Amino acid sequence: MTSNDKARPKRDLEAAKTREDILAIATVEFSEKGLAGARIDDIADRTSSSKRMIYYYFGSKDALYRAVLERAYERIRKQEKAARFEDLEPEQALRAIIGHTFDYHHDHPEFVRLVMNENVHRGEHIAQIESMKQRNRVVIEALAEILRKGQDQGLFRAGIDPIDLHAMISANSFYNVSNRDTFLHNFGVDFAAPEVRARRREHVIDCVLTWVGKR
Amino acid sequence: MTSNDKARPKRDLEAAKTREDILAIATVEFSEKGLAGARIDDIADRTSSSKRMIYYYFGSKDALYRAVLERAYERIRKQEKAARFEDLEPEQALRAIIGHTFDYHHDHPEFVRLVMNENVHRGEHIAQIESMKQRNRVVIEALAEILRKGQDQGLFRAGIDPIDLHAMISANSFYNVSNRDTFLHNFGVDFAAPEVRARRREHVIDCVLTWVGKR
Amino acid sequence: MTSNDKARPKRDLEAAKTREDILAIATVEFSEKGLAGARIDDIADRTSSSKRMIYYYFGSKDALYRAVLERAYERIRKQEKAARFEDLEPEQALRAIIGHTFDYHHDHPEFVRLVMNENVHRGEHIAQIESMKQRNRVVIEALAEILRKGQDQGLFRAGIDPIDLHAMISANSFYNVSNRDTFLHNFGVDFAAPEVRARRREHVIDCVLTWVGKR
Amino acid sequence: MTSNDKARPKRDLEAAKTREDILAIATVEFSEKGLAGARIDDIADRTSSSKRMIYYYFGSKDALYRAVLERAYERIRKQEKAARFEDLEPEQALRAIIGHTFDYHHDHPEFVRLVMNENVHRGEHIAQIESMKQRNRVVIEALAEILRKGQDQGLFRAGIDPIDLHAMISANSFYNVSNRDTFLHNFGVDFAAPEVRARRREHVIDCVLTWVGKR
DNA sequence: GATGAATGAGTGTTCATTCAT
DNA sequence: TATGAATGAACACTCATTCAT
Repeated sequence: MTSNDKARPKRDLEAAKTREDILAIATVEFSEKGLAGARIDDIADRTSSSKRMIYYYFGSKDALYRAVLERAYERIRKQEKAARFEDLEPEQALRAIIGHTFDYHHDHPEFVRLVMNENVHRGEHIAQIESMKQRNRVVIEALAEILRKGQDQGLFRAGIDPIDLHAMISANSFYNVSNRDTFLHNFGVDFAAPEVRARRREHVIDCVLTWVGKR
Repeated sequence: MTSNDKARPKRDLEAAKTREDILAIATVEFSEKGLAGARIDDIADRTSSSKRMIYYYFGSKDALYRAVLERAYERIRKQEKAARFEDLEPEQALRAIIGHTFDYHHDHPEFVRLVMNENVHRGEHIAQIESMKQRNRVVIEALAEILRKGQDQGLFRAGIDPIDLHAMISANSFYNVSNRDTFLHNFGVDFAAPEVRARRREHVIDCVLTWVGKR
Repeated sequence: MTSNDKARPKRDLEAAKTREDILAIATVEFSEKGLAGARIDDIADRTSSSKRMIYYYFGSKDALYRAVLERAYERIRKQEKAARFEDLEPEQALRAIIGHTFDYHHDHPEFVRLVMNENVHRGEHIAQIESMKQRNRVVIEALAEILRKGQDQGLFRAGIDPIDLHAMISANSFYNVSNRDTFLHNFGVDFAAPEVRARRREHVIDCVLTWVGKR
Repeated sequence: MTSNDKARPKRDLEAAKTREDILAIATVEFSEKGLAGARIDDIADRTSSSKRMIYYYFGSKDALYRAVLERAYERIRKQEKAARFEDLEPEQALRAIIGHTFDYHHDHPEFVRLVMNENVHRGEHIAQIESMKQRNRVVIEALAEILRKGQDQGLFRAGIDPIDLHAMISANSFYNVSNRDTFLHNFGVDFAAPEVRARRREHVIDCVLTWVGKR
């Protein structure tokens, strides 16, 4: 009867926008400073809304952090879904997956940094996020499928565990972002520099493929 | 000559012990909680001396953290020096270096976690530590020497940059410790479990050697 | 229009009261103990609000001190404005100004003490307060006007700089408050005692007027 | 018999030198920063001896401050004694005393600043110094003698209290040093600038003499 | 749904002073 | 006499969180 009836959906939309705004800014803060180093006040200041809203929507600093973490993982899953590796030939598929993983890490340092921070905190917050499990299964199953095909075609050697393969790919993708600053300082090489990045990308694809291949 | 001359060293020794005690405990705290998350009070409480002594010896939280970081890098250098890889044949030497690097990371998670934290802080503290430069040069030179020998003997392929090789080894050693908790949660595999660790160790050595080898 | 519109001013008023309460108490503390000697905790305890609020409104000890200093100068300016010396005949005006200055210092020892402290700190905080400049100009212009009139009427001698005159008046007003304690101890005379104060007041007016007068 | 017998006086001398060294540096610190603002560590660092020696010789920060204060007053007394104003004719004597007082303050800002600080602390430390009383009596008696002579000669008017006269002289000498920084900031005039200082000196002598004189 | 004011427990740091040698 | 190490109480300042409106 009142104007509220029409306003409600608009309000919900605004609410979603407010939430998203907070999440985006909090992602930057948490990935830059870590959970302990980030400041609720700073997040609120950068937000178009207020500190009170953060508590209204998320309840606490830790809960906000968890929401940020969950959103970051959701995004990576979306991207993985979009790329249809299964349709490719085994070697091309594997090559594509490695390249994609490598690139995703490079393009989303905030994700890498959130995961780093999560490990600093012994994974206590990731453990509270349910949505993760399915995503992980999907990733491993895709690798398993490719490995099976490749082995059937006599391209890959037998006995490779898909989780081991994922570890291999992930390790070599993660490090370039996670250890960028110390590596730069220690060896004067910047993983983010285009030519370094391109070379490292090749090396990683090359290395993993060789390892998977028949000898 | 006077009694002071004998007494002094004893004092110095105790002082050094106090310093070392603080450093050891601070190492645990900082590697567990990060720079922002660690509490000077907590460190002081676990110490046999007091909070005041921390400031007496180190001046500030940041300076203490830097001392901890420096000490951690010093330790890794000492271990590297102790193992004489240069005397081995190229392939054995490389195999040994990879294995040693892999093991060192596993056995010194506090080192890995400190480096992680350092990257969270964009390497701003490591940049202030002078002693690091020489160590890094030594590491790279050792790899270069091995590569040269191996190439001369026709075992390794040409055109491998020692820094690239180090990145390869380091990435695969670091990840198992740095991402242990998230990997465990995501895939149910614990890199610290003896059998997982042993398998992963083999994979890494195998992978890097294959990559370096002639095809 | 909504209830908020009426409520807001009430909140603002309370906030202004909190601010003013803090300033009043801080004025006492700083003037009693100086900047270095004053304790934020002590100020907070005497306040009806808390230590946290001091930082909420003022940001730091130094900033609070500056706010106190500014308020003290603002008050003296208001009083000077209230008294309309310009309407009096030159001699009466000068007599009134000297008397007023003398009295103001006596009645506001906290102002004198703040200025003392500011000189201990080489005027570094007063230098940061903009509002002071105008006030000082007004004071000097008033004296200049009186001097001009007095000289025109053949009452005052020529060649008197208004700033010099102000120094003369100020010095003789300031000392009785600033050096009250040491003078009392050294000579057993208390400038704050009514009869001493009255005699000193006469002396100062007499001295300055004689000095300004034609000989 | 031992070398101690000869060494003792040498030691005492060194001890006196150490004491004096500490006092000189503490004078600077206390007059620059005030009692609360001065740091024992800073004094010790600037000293050629150590912090322990400060406590050995003076016992506490407050006691050191008192020693500094006492030494400062002792010095002014010595200077006053050296100048023999009594031998001059009344007007010349008074003129000399005013000039000397004015100059002494200018040349010994550390003395002025210590007295300022003492007033900040309500004169609680000066009250504990015995040696002061005699000095003050001497000052007042000298003025009384000059006033008497001048009145006898019909130069000065009757009924002037020597303590009032001292207040007049002191106020006008003290202010130029004590309020130098705020006056400079407020009016852009630096009392320490040679020409300003010279003019102010004349004004003060002139003003006091006029006030004392017969009308 | 939204805002500025308010809070208590903590957080890094400093101080004058004393102890062991 | 002399020195570096040690101390506890205090100190300025910050943080996540909640309340009144």
